[in-house]
Amino acid sequence: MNYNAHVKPGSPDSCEAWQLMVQLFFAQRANLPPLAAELELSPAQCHVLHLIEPGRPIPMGQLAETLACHASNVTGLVDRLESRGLVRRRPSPADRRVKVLVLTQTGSRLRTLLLDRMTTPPDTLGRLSVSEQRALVRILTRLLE
Amino acid sequence: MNYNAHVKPGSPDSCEAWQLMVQLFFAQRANLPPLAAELELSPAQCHVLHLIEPGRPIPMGQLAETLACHASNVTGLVDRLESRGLVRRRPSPADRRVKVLVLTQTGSRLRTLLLDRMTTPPDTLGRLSVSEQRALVRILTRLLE
DNA sequence: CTCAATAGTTGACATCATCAAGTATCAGGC
DNA sequence: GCCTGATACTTGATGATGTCAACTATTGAG
Repeated sequence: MNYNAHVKPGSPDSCEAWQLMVQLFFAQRANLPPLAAELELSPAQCHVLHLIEPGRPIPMGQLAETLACHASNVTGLVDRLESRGLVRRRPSPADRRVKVLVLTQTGSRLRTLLLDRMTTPPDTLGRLSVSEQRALVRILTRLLE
Repeated sequence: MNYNAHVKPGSPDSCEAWQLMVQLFFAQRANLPPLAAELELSPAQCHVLHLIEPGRPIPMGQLAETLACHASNVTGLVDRLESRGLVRRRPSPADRRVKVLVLTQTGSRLRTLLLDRMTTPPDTLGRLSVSEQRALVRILTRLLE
């Protein structure tokens, strides 16, 4: 038994901040299914669509790594997206084992729609002052580095 | 066709902030499966465990609402958690149709372990100054209101 | 050229999630 | 009391998500 299991790294403030982040994360997690359903997508498909940027082909393996899931799972996800005409597999010129994914026109439009809806800020964000909003932008930018 | 579909409510700053939040959200979403696997849980089970606070029984229906999923899905999720001895169904004294969920000792310990790991702040958070961390706490608190 | 490693697919299987239908209970009106 | 409609949960059917092991094709090192 590890009696130090409850001792966390990081300052008390950073722990408190991250606890709130986890709260927010779970709240957002519950938000995704209904939002996805409006576009006839699943949460996982939204995640994939979010990761394929238009004009920036991505190898399937890299997608699996970013999603932190098994490669064979990506095969199925892409199968369904491709059968809906949102995505296309293309051979990689550099390595014939690799297939890269590109968005179709339809896929690109749907992705824009999805990101548009997801990134519409909740009311609570609008109640912050402008300086607070800017502080948040600055802080989040550094968190994502 | 709604030609204003791309016009977002909220100030430019709040939109930018929320775009970053969505980035963070997807990154965290990819983080959950490996973390859950360490505890032999699925992401969905983590979400459920997070929502059942020790000593605070919650009706199954309320769980379905918070998860934004169908009631029958909760039945299956709870079946598996109960068969692992993490959760128990108990009849509600107020309404015999309702079953409330309580954590077992094991479930409570596992939940603590889970939240402990999830709320361990990433390195990037520790690189912020203390005043920035406090500002983040203040802002996130208001976002969750 | 051989051989281990890598990228992706396939099939088997558990979980997640929805829906429609069913049972039990509740709450209101008669 | 007794209907009747609504609510809480379960069941069974079905599709999506996810893992694993085994497979093919390709790469790259020796």
